[in-house]
Amino acid sequence: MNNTKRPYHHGKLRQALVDMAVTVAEETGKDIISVREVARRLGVSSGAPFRHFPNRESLMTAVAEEATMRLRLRVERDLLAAPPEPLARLKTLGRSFIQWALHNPTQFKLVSSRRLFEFDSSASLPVHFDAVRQITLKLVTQAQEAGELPTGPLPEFALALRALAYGLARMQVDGQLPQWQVDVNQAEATLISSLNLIVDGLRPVRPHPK
Amino acid sequence: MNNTKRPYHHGKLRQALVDMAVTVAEETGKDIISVREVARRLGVSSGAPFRHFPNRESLMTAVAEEATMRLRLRVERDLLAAPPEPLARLKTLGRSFIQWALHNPTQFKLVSSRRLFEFDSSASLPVHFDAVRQITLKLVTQAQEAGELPTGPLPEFALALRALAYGLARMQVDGQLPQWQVDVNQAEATLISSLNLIVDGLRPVRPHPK
DNA sequence: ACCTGAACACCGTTCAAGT
DNA sequence: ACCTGAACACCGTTCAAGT
Repeated sequence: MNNTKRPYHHGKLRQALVDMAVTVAEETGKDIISVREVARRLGVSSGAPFRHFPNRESLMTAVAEEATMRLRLRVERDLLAAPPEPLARLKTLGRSFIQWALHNPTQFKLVSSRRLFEFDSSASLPVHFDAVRQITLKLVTQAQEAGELPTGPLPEFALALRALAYGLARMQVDGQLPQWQVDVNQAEATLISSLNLIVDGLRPVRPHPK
Repeated sequence: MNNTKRPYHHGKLRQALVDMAVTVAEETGKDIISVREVARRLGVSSGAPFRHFPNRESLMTAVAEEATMRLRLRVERDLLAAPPEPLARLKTLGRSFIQWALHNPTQFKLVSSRRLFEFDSSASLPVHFDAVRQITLKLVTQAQEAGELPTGPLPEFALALRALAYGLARMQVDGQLPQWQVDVNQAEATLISSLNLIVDGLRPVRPHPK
């Protein structure tokens, strides 16, 4: 409850801008936020944000960096509690990805569509993105070696499984699921069971030894 | 070559607006177009478009309607030339979907993200969308009955396969494939082989009779 | 019937001036 | 060092006036 008059210097404006941008985005459901509105809500002038970010794109880059890092942390944390079998871990990965997307829909749209920032301009974005990708590659390889998945070229297989999780999550955040007759209250469960249906349907030509 | 002075009445402004909106969108790669720029390019005043569309959203709805219809026609046309086996037809469907997306990336982003129009406000959008969905449902059912796919609840299975094609296409149009080490010149082939890898890896528990 | 163009309330961004 | 606030060049949208 700070009801003293706002000081001339905000003090932590940079981080406050990033946080408020996330708040506004998730509130409105639009990944394209107005810099002026963010400034207004923080009680600073319309020019203040440009002391910390050269333009809106660079503010959105900062938002995307934090969001991508949180997704990575979520995935890594969930894997700590996952069973040891590679295929089960792969399903955990997919579930974490989908759950994060559904609980942070606007941030998910922002980071995945990449419309509002330059992915390669960031030092951390590619790092966090690749961390999740490397986990995917490793688990697919292990599942193939364990005979839990068909053989097949690693990059394409991992890409396809990621695309499956990505596509399911995006259909929800894009609002397509009602047209697929998915009950809006069971979207998350339906998406995860759809994912598992595919992963469990993938079988090596020779059943792996029990 | 009409170099006479532009008449006061454009004559076919409505359709010209829709066509120019598509042109501007695919040229700039941004699905959010400026109504003023569309008007400018057509040599009409900034207010003219609002004689034909109450707002930008309704112009984008018209663009999305045409794009969705073209996708539907593309899919239906390709299936006419496809082999009779349900699974082969399902792969054809996925290939058509991906190819259309990659050749019309901005229209694909527009219709799939649904950010710029109200899907349910259109009479034709749901019709064309559902036509493609019904084809998917039919082919999955037939493939399951033919023993070419594992059994499993129809809606989730069809949803997952659509999500797979959607996710692959979107990863490309969102610019994510470079991070998956996909050669930009072979993106289409890589996506289609990724799709087929999954579809061919799906096997019923008991191999279907030859 | 259809289009013009000024007007309004917004943006993102710049920059001299303030603290 | 950091913030203000007027200014500029844009938007989407409205509407009286023109053809």
